[in-house]
Amino acid sequence: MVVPNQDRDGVKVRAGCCTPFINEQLTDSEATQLAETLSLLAHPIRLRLLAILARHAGHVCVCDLEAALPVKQPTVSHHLRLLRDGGLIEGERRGQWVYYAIRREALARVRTLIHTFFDQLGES
Amino acid sequence: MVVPNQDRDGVKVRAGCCTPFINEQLTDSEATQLAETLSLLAHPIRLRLLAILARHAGHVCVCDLEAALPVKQPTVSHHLRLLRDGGLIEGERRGQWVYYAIRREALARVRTLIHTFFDQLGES
DNA sequence: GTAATATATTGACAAACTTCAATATATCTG
DNA sequence: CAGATATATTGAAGTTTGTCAATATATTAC
Repeated sequence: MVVPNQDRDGVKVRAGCCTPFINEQLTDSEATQLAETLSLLAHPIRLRLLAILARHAGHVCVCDLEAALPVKQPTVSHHLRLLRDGGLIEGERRGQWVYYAIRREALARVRTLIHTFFDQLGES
Repeated sequence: MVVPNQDRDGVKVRAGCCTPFINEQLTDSEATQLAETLSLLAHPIRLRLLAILARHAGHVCVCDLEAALPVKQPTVSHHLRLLRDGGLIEGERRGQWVYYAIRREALARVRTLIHTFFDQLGES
């Protein structure tokens, strides 16, 4: 791969190290979108919220989530909001309580997105 | 699911909203480890680095990575270091240049980790 | 040795994230 | 209505992250 330096059109051309062209298969916007999705997942409290909501297929109230996690109520609400804004869960008020549930279609889309990324990595 | 308040052993028991017990299937340390792994992936530049390195199965020098990405050289080095510290890539100096390569076994482990998490979510 | 090139590290700065006390809002009960 | 409970929001403080100019280190060429 190492070749001597040379001029082209009177301009010194960097040479020696290199793969001449890098055609990316992952565009800027694709990378940004995937990174945002991964960032939404990349917090232990949010992962545990998803795990709890997925297990309790029905709906779980915030007070139970708070009881199951080592953070205070405003922090639970904060992470629930991020997950809701990201479309991964939905919340519904019933009387005093707000019940959250996982959105399995959205989760499936995320899974596919990540799966596809790894598949692209695989085909070297 | 809604039941009236009641005393148990003389202590007022919260009642009404709730799933009485939440047995988590995702422990604190599991969630933390998965979150750390996802955080390592959760940046567009790092995703693109992985994509480039995966495609160019051999080794790619930093100068090419820098040329392919919209950040300066120290920033590329910074992200390469994170990926290397996380075990996802490896670097090797050859003369002036340092060539990086993807570590496919490590990538496969990450993939399995994430896959397993989604599987656990699935079995409601 | 000096000069040039490639990469890594340092340090500074800004932006984003996390947490929580305090407070606001909504609902129920009486 | 007032009082109690559940959840959301605000605002402040600390922490982490991302970027890059400047600098350091390593290698090559002369």
